[in-house]
Amino acid sequence: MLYLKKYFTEGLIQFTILLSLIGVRVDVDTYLSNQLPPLREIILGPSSAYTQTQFHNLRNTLDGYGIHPKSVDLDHFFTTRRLLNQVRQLDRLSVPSTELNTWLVHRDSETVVSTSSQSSITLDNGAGLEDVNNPDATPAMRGGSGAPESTYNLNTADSSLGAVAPEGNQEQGSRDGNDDLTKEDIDLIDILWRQDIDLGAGREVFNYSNRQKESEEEKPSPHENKDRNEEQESWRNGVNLQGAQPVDGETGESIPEQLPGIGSQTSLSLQECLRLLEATFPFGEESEFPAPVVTPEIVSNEEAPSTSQGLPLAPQLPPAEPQLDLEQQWQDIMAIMELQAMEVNNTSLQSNSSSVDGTSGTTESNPGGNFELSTGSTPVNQDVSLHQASLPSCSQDFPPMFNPQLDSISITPRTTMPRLSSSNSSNINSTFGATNLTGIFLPPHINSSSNNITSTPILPDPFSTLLEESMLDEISLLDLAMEEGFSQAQASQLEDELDSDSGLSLDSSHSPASPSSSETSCSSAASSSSTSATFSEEGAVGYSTDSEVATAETEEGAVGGYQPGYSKLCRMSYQDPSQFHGLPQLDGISHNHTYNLPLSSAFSEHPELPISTGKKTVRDKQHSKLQPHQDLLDKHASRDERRARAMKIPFSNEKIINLPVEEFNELLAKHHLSEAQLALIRDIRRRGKNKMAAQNCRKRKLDTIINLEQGVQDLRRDKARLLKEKMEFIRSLRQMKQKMQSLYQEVFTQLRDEEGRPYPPSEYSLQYSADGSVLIMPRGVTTAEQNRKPEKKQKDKKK
DNA sequence: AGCACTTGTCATCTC
DNA sequence: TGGAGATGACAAGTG
Repeated sequence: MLYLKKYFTEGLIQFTILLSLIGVRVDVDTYLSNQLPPLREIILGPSSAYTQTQFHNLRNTLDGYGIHPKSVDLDHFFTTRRLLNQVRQLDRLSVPSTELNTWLVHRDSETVVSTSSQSSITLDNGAGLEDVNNPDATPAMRGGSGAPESTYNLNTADSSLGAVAPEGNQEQGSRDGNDDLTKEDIDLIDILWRQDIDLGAGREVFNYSNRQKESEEEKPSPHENKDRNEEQESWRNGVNLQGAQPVDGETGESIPEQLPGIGSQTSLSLQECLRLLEATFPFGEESEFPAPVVTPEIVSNEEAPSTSQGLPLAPQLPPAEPQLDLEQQWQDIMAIMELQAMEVNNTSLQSNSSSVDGTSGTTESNPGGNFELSTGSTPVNQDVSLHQASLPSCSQDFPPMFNPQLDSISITPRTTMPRLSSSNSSNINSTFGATNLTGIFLPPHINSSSNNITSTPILPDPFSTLLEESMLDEISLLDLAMEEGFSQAQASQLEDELDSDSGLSLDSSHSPASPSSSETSCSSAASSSSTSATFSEEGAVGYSTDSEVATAETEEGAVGGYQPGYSKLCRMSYQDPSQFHGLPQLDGISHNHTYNLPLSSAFSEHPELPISTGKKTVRDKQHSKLQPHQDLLDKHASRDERRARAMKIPFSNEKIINLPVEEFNELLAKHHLSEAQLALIRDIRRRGKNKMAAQNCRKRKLDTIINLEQGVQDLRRDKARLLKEKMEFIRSLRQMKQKMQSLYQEVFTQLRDEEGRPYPPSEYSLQYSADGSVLIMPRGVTTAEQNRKPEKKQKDKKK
């Protein structure tokens, strides 16, 4: 089922992409949203899948037993589940995976184009990707707000910026919407915005004048490309990490910039944001398909209106490079599908590594084509945006969004950078490095705390805090386990299990004896037939005549005798089920009064076994104690047997001991016995009964101990299982947080103001409201303000 | 010979 | 009250 689901989902997405490439608009979203519940379920999973219960069930299944913890299929199972979860995660963010995928397609096409026409750009992008790992870049990323400023400065001052993808956005935007504006107009708008800001409204318009200037200057030329590359380099170095805030010409204050379309307080879903971005982006001929639908044509768009909010991808597309070769794309898709198929068997890590993020893994696996998301190596692919990376992934691909690093606790800051650089090769990278997801997960105030972040890989404090908590929880759990009786080995085993997902339950060492096994087997062997009835008969037979002493002894021995040599394994096994009904004390323990009853068959088989035929008085007993040598002579005869033999007791000790009182009395009445004989018989009976009682008692004790041990082990096992489940939950939560962060950054990266500039993460953050809408807000803006202005901003956006 | 363990036995208690 | 069972304690047997 999982396979089916996976392939269906991936296939659907890919099919959508194909259709879009052909020029057919396919809006999967609508299908997902309502019309086709089954389809939605297939892709997003049943509603119940959103609940933790699913996970529990899964765990139960794993633990239990649907899939063996060490099953080879386990990895695949988890991988599949992870991918599905990722898809669902997208849904939760209101960012349809399909849209993201579509963007990917654009990227690819762009990549292809870039290869041919604008090699310089691709190189830059590639460099950007490489920078991800560049230690030098890190400091820059972590740089304070200063970085953003530099970024903006570059944008404004350097006309070449237009060549860069983001620049392209600006360029397009300016042409579309701002071409008409004079500098005065823009200044006027700025002033108005400032006023708006003073009133508490977020500012959405920024330095139009500068932007316009840039847009005019921007023209994709090799030379410009060069400049862009240089700029990008500077970004990577952290110069551009944060967009500089526009400075108020009058006061000199920095003015918060906002996306024109997406006001700082605009309320809109991420999906809407993406749509707006795309919609506002006139893609020339392709503009016919403004929606998030797959729009391969975007590639052909050379110029985007200045108003565009930054479809990051579109701007990057080289104008001259119109459309990708459909055949080529088809091949790419096929290659991706192959990869997906392969990925089924891959570990999650592998799948993640295949992501576009700039890791080389995908490239290698996807020789197929330009489609490859990642690739820092090939110039063509270097420009791939996160979206692109994710596209293939719906199947395999979320991984791009959820980098390989997702699994690692530390994650991300780095991840962020690579994505940013790779995605837009533009300001985006620098701008969003340090976006924090906290807005989504955490209250606004938390977000405000992380304003300083630039493009650095550093996780938002709250987020990292949560992660740390998770780690601490795990550690504490292990400690707890150690404290509460887990041996070091067990703890390590637990840890290993957690790491490996093997789901092996801790099987504590087995209790010394498994009562059920040995006992039951023995007890079953010991049938009730061995009880008094049987041997009373034998006894009767054996002692039919007093004269046959020898025979009688043998018989008696066989009948009644306790057999010292009797296997200890089963010595406690003579349980007559009928005899133990219910001892209240312990369910598992029943009284077995036949504890020492020999099997009649056993006796017959071992006639040589000791018999107590001798008749002895109590005095004899005393005497026998004084003379152990005599006992040694009759090794196998018990003292009472010897005494009975010595006293010429006419019946077996077994009879004496095991006959019911009434029968015993009748037996005594039948025979004319001396007082000594009667006394001995009574002593024999007493001791025999006491002996069996003692044996039963000891058995019960042993059983009790065993049961207690078993209970302890069961409890420990349960505890270990629960701990393991908890750790799984923690891990899952951590992964979800990481994914969320990735999505947040991705979305934030996509956002552009009217001039196509990215929002500096240090100044803006996305707030996730209860109604599902996403607001981009200047940091520090109160929640109340958020609620006030979203609609307005949204309107602006949707223009 | 000493030790650990098992088994038998006694005394005592409870039912 | 006595029988039977349960159990602690002790001793003997055994390896």
